[in-house]
Amino acid sequence: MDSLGFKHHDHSTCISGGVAAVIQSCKEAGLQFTPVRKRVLELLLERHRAVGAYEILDTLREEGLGSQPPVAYRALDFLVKHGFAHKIERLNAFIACAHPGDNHSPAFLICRSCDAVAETATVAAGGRLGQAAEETGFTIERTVLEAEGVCPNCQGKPE
Amino acid sequence: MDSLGFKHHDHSTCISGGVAAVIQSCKEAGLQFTPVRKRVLELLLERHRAVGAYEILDTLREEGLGSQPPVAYRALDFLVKHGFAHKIERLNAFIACAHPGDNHSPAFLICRSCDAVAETATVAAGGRLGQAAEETGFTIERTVLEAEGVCPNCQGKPE
DNA sequence: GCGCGACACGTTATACAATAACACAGGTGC
DNA sequence: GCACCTGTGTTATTGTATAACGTGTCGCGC
Ligand SMILES: [Zn+2]
Ligand SMILES: [Zn+2]
Ligand SMILES: [Zn+2]
Ligand SMILES: [Zn+2]
Repeated sequence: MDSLGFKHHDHSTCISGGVAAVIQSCKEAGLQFTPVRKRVLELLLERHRAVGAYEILDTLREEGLGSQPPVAYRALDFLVKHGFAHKIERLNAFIACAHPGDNHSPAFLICRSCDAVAETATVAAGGRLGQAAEETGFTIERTVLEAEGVCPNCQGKPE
Repeated sequence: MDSLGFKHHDHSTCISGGVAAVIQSCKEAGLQFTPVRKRVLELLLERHRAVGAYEILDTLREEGLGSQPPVAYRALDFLVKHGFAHKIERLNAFIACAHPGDNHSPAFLICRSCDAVAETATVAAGGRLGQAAEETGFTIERTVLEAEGVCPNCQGKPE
C-alpha cells in the first residue's frame, strides 16, 4: 500500500496532488481556500511528518503571512475540521491527510526514531473497543488510534 | 463488567485497594513508593477521572508536598512508566490505572459531556492496525486508543 | 570511615501549545 | 447605506511540559 507512507516516493507530485485535491474539495463544498490555509497545507505536505503549530507559525512569519499563534491555529483548525489534515494527539502536532476527501477515521503509525508518520484507515468504532462500548451503552463519536514504534527504515539503527 | 467504569461503586475501597495493589507491586519490583508518589496516586484514585498535572500540583502545593511543575510531572512519570496510571493524550491529563499490576495495553472511553473516563483492555497491537503495521515492517511498541463520545449516564442530556 | 554512584527531590527558568477577546476589512443581500 | 457573515490582525493570557542545575540520602565497595 503506497499511501501507508514509509516508502520513498515522488514528493513533488505528492504536494501538488494533495493541494489540487483539496482545492477541488473546497470548490465542491463551497469552502474558502485562502492563501494562509493553502500555505499551511503545503507546509504540512512538504514536511511529510507531524509538525507543531509553532513550527508552522515560524514559517508563516518568515513569509509575512502572519505572526501570531491564532493565525496558525485558525488555518490548522480549518484543515482538521474538514478532514484535510489530522492532529496527532500523542505529539501535539499536525499532519496532512493522506486521503483527503474521503470521510474517514484515521489511524497512525508513528516512528519514535525518525518521527515519520504513516496514516492508515480503521473501521470507525471497530473491533474490541466498539464492542465494549456497545455493551455499556457508550456512544462513540470519534476515536484516536495512534501506534508508536519503529518504522522499517529505522529498524536496527542504534538508539 | 464492573471495572469498565461508568457505574456507581464503593469508592473508598476503590482508593484503598488501588493504593494497596501498587504498594505490593512496588515491593515486588524494588521500586520506591515515596510520599509524593503515593499522594499523587491517591489524588488520581479519589478524582476517578482524568486530572491535569497542574490540578495535581495545586493540591500538592496546598499540602506542602511540592510547588513546582517538575514535582508533579516526576511523580506522574513514575506512575505512568510503571503502569500504575495512564496519560490520556486527548485530554493532556492523567488517570489511575484500573488494573494495576497486569501488563496491559489500555484503551479508553471518554465522555465529552461529564468527562468520565473508563478504561478497558485491547489486544496489544491488535486488529486492523497491527495487520497494516506487520505488512510494512513497522514494529509497534505502544498504542494510544481513545474513543470520545457520550457515556450511558449522559445520553439524552441537553448539550 | 570514605568516596562514589544511583536516585529522589527542590528550584529557577524557559519552551511549547492553545485560546480569549477585541478590532478591522471584504464580500453579499437587501 | 446597512446588517450580516467570514476571515484576518493583534494583544494578552492561560495551560502544558521540560531543561538544567543543585542538594540530600542511601547503599556499596574499599
Ligand atoms: Zn486522513
Ligand atoms: Zn523511522
Ligand atoms: Zn491500566
Ligand atoms: Zn457522561
